[in-house]
Amino acid sequence: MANQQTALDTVFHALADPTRRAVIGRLLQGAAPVTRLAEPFTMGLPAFLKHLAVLETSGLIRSEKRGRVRTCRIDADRLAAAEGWLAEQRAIWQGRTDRLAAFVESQNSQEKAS
Amino acid sequence: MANQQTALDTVFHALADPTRRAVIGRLLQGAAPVTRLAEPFTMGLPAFLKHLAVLETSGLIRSEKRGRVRTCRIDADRLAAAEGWLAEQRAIWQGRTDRLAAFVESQNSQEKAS
DNA sequence: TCTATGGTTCACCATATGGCGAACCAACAA
DNA sequence: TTGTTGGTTCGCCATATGGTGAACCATAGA
Repeated sequence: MANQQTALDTVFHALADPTRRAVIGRLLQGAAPVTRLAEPFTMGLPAFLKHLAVLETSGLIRSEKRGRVRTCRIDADRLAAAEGWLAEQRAIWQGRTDRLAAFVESQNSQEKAS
Repeated sequence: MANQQTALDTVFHALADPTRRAVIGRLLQGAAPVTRLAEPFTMGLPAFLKHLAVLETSGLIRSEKRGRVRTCRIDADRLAAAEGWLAEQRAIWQGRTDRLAAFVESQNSQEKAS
């Protein structure tokens, strides 16, 4: 629970970067080794590995090394967790504005009735 | 479009902090002035104002000054945008695993049939 | 007008982040 | 065994982030 918050910290931080979001997008099409993932980007390998590290410590991706090639894949649970938090917040907001809308409507009805 | 990406950057970055998420949670219950928002936290006003600035430049909240009190409120559009991106990604993932599940199932059927 | 309140700005600090190049290790291929 | 390829680690750098205290401004109230 208290840990959940730190998890959201790291997940949202991981998502707050276009490179890392692009990696996620790529991995949604299937697992891939590090150098293939790095191809589209101009930065050097060391910099790219840092991005992967951020993604992995956030739990958004996992990776496994076989021989000399490390293969990365998505772990969608954390993605769902982040989406869940947002959905929850929006639900509260939605409920509020729905009640507000209902209130405004009831006021309108009263006005018409008067 | 190209700007959309920067928007996601700032929104996710804004969400990657427990203080700022707490502020959002508070604001979901209704608009509030700065000092009231700052009450629950131990940090000084200047630090807290920086958090508000991050939230506001991300577009997650808006604020308006009347007299000497600045009132903050939620702007749910950006929240929805972030949720939308996540939902989109998860849909792709879901589609993939659904197809995978279908494939596994079809393999199972074949195995049973053999 | 004086004072307390709500907010703002400024200068400063420690740490985190995101990038680099260079050197290095390990495994597959010739 | 000797390259070559795929990753990794290291030291370094510039900038961003998140916090501080102190001074300051502006308005509401006595």
